[in-house]
Amino acid sequence: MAKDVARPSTEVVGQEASATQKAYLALRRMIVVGELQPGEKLKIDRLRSELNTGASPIREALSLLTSDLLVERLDQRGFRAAPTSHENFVEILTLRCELEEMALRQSILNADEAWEDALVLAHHKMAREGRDDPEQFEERHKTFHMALLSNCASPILMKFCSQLYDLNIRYRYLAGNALNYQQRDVSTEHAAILEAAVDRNADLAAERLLSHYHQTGAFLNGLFTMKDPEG
Amino acid sequence: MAKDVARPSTEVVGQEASATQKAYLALRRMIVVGELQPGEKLKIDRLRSELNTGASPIREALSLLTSDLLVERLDQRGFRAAPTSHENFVEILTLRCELEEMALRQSILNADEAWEDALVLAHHKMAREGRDDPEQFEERHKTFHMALLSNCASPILMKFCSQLYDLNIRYRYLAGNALNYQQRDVSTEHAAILEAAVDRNADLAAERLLSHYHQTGAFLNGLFTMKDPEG
DNA sequence: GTCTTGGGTAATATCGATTTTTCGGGCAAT
DNA sequence: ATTGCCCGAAAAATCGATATTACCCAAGAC
Repeated sequence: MAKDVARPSTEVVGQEASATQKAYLALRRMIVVGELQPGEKLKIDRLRSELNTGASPIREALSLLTSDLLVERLDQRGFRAAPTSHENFVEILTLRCELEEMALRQSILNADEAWEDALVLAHHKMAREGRDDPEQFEERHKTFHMALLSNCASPILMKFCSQLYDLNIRYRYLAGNALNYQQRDVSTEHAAILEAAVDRNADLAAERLLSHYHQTGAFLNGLFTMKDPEG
Repeated sequence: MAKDVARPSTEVVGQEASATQKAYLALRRMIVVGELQPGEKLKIDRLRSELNTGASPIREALSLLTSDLLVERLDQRGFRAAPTSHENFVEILTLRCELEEMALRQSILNADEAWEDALVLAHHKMAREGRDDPEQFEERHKTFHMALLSNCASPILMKFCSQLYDLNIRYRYLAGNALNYQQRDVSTEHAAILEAAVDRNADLAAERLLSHYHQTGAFLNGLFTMKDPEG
């Protein structure tokens, strides 16, 4: 599924994924990391030449990103990167907490060995391979958090959580990137969440997960309001 | 100015909608009411001639419907209407209850006169104009339910609820259409929900809303398992 | 008789070009 | 001097066509 992450390079290998898929992944990455800034007009022609592809794949990729709330469609006037705002940030954080708590509790309720194993594995990979490459860490980090929820037996809820995760990560990049984020001792928090989850203690796991998000949220919130571009 | 974002929706269909917009609305309706059956292959050419438009608008509309979970994209084999299943139905019902309760409580917490007025109006329109035209009733019914949630100050949550609403309505059409549904005395239930909402009694309103959904759900569930097409 | 292989058919993904719409500057009228 | 209108340029939406890909059926081999 997430085997070959699209690189920003101009290299085009047409045999693996469809042009639309490649454009989708590339554009999503560019928006999430801030290469395409909030509110920026997304001109088809420019993106077309930048990604070395046709107009149709770009259009289709932008349509798909619309549903991820990363791109907005202006009727008859093309597309633009979704704008950001303080309210939007708070909304995402709040929703994320509520939906993930729901999913986590359900996951733990359905707990079985396979899930437990996958969880431990995801945590291990994040802790180990993440030290060197920050980009790898981001990937593993999302995998770990999704693994926590993956046993909730609700694909739709998972989709919502995944979307909100990406939206949130975008704010993290925008606030100033993941460097200062990693200064906080998130490893300890992750380990604590994992522990509670494998112990099948739903209350404790939920409490720790929410605390994790609230701390990250408060941290970013501070940065955001400090350099609020809206005034 | 910066607010006129045109996302395809059930709302106002401008006289000069784009071909994509028209195709999106038409296809969505066809899937929701079952003209296009679950799992059915959606051939571009056929739809193109059926809707009198080009291939590009169809493709783009199908892409948008993918994010509404009404259409699935098969890797390089085109599109098909999302399949249905008992699990999927239960999942939608469960999620809907949880998210709508969340939104309703927040809505009531933020209650003000404007919201109250809009709510009463929506209920009145549903009760009055809905008697004659079943299709009108569906429209008003959704408007009323969304009005209940609309004050939650969370556009994303609203979007989720709206999506789940459409997915649920699809099952209602598939189970055999809205006729037998209206036999139950839903008017009374709606009135009761409205009453609790305008009284700003969150607990009571939530209880009544969920009861409303659970009854409808159980009703459809019975029909569904009885004539389960999957066997 | 069943499995494999090869060709034919149909549908999709993509591209290039055309048409329609929008945006911005400049000119005229008040 | 300001406001409203018009025209040129640019961008987006759509259309028609092509090449690639997957699917299906038949023929031959084991």
